[in-house]
Amino acid sequence: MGRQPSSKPTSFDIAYLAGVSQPTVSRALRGSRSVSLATRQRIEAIARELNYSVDKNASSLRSQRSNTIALLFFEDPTPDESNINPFFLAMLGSITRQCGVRGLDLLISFQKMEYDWHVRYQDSHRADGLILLGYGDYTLYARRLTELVDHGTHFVRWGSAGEDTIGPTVGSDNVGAGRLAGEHLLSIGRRRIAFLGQADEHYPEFADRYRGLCQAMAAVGVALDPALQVDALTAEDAGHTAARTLIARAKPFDAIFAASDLIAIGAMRALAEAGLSVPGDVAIIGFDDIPAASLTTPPLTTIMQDMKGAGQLLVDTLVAQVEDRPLPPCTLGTRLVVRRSTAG
Amino acid sequence: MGRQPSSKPTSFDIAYLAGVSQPTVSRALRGSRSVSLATRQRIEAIARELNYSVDKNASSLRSQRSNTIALLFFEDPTPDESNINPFFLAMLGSITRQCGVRGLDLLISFQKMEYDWHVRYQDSHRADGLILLGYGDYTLYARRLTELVDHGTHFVRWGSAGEDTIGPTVGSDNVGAGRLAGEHLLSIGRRRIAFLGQADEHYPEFADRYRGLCQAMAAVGVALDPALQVDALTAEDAGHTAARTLIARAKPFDAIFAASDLIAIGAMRALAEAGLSVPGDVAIIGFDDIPAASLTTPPLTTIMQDMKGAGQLLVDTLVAQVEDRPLPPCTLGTRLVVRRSTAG
DNA sequence: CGCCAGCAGGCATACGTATGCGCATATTAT
DNA sequence: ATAATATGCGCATACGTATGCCTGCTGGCG
Repeated sequence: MGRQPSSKPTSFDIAYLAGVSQPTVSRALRGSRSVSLATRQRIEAIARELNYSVDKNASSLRSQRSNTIALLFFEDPTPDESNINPFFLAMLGSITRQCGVRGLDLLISFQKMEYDWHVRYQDSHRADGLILLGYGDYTLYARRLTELVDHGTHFVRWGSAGEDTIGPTVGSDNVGAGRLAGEHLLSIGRRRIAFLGQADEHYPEFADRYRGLCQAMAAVGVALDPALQVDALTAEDAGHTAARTLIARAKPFDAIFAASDLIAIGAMRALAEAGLSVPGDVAIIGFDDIPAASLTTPPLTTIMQDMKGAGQLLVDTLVAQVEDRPLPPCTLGTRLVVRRSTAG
Repeated sequence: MGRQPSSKPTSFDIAYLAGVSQPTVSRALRGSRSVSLATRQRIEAIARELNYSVDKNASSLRSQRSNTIALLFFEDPTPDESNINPFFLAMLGSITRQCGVRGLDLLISFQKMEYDWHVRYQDSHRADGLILLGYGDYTLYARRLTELVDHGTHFVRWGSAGEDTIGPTVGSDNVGAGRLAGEHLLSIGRRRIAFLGQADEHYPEFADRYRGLCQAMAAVGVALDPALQVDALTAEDAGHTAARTLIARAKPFDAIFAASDLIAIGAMRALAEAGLSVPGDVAIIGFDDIPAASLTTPPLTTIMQDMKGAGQLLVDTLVAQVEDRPLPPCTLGTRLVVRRSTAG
């Protein structure tokens, strides 16, 4: 009925109509116990009728809390922003979900690791905290993390949750997952197992997966030949190159554990080019269970991480930290998904 | 010199140190012409040294501009938030990129179509405008869009950019793309072309692709058999089901144009199960060029949309609208990507 | 020598909400 | 009946920035 759409209603408007003061409106809408039920309901009704909604900026300014978190992706090797790591995208789904559950807004941004995240997001009060997602050289990364900690920035990162990590970290049990992969390959009779992926301490997640593989092999008295490990960052091309290198070394192998599905997919391409059959000549197992894993020929056996749990844990851990009651670090389980690339 | 890290510096602190007033600091940092170069540089130096950053909430509150846009995904059929449409994810990359270029923050959220977007994002001043992304029944969608327009909400949507669309719309030239697909199939000698995807007006994008296909066929004097069109929403299962239906109809066909890659992938599975070879018995072409398209067996020919242009155009159009200088509607070109699923 | 223009910056205030504190009124204990 | 407690709400103010308006000063020009 001809309300002016020109200016949004404020809490003062509600207050006037309800015959109370503005602070009372604020309290009522936030559910304060010091407003009587009758008054609150009256205020809520009026607010609903006027289509009132709290001004986020004013609210955040006054309360010094934005109820927003920033999700920062960064990738070291890929300057091509169109090709986002599919694994992180699965994470995105899980994180948005949990933010929805907790009524948080989610800012997202793709960043170079060099950028000053904290300034842009936390100091400016855009967000209450940061979720950091990305692989990358850990030594460089670690410097940044230390800066963040020193700066008092609230953040959680996804990564290898070892003892010595910098800042709160949530991650899968990569060692256990590596063991899982190794045991599976051993169980189908493979003994000469190759590992494609960085195995040095600059990339702790991959290194942990490698360590798990070694453990599994050691448990049955098989040693892993260092010549069967080839570095590869997480990209299809890297996997392709690494597999070619592996083949060129002419050391016999009958299985590959790839540190990520993308690496595995690239490796399968190289194997096909070399005339090697999967799983006949070489069984192969990946990591992440990205959507494409079930589409390869043959479909790729892989390790699935607990995506749903990951988003939940990341968000919960961050919120806990913002509220100054830090949560103990926590590790997520993984699951083996058997497909035809390791059949028989 | 023992600054208190306990409280963030404000523009007043800067002002004091620079021997000017707070408003001058504000003007200087925003690059106002009415501050002398010398003063500005002095202020900038101090700000940098104190690690000052403008409080986003205060700034937005005062200026009534958040420099933030909200990206809203919604999907009708999929309640499973882990399986996001890969096409939209490519869009996400492109949009974040353009936001970065323009210095905008990006809020993202997955929503049910029923939800009251405008209230949550624009009325509360969380964002200056909305980008809407998602397929879905257009009749339901249209009601929502009309509400948004009536409400004066700033938004752009990705969709079929026809004459009669509600609100600013950015989209690919779907009719042209459909023609492209049709011409390609015709050029390799196929005449009995099936279409998998909704062809009715509830799903304008798919309908346009279908229309383009019809045009291409008509141009060479071939009629499309309505029995060769099967409804399918954009999901792999839907494609699988649709292809089975198609096969069950026992009408001969030698090519399939799938309205999306996901549909195409599902259809290929059904073809394989039915013992039909690709491209021997049936050539198949998809739409979107999602990453998985190059991994299928055989790799999938498809139509690539101009992702980079899409993000750019969406963001620019939205910003223009927020600044009250609406841009004319615009359509993006598409490109055929030939792979083996339509070889020979 | 006086007048006007233009530059640089200060003053006051607005943006809309949240919250510490104080003050009535209603309720219970003594 | 009075003092002590609780309940419900108003007052004042703070959060930190941006901007309209006004002022003082410098310089050029007639």
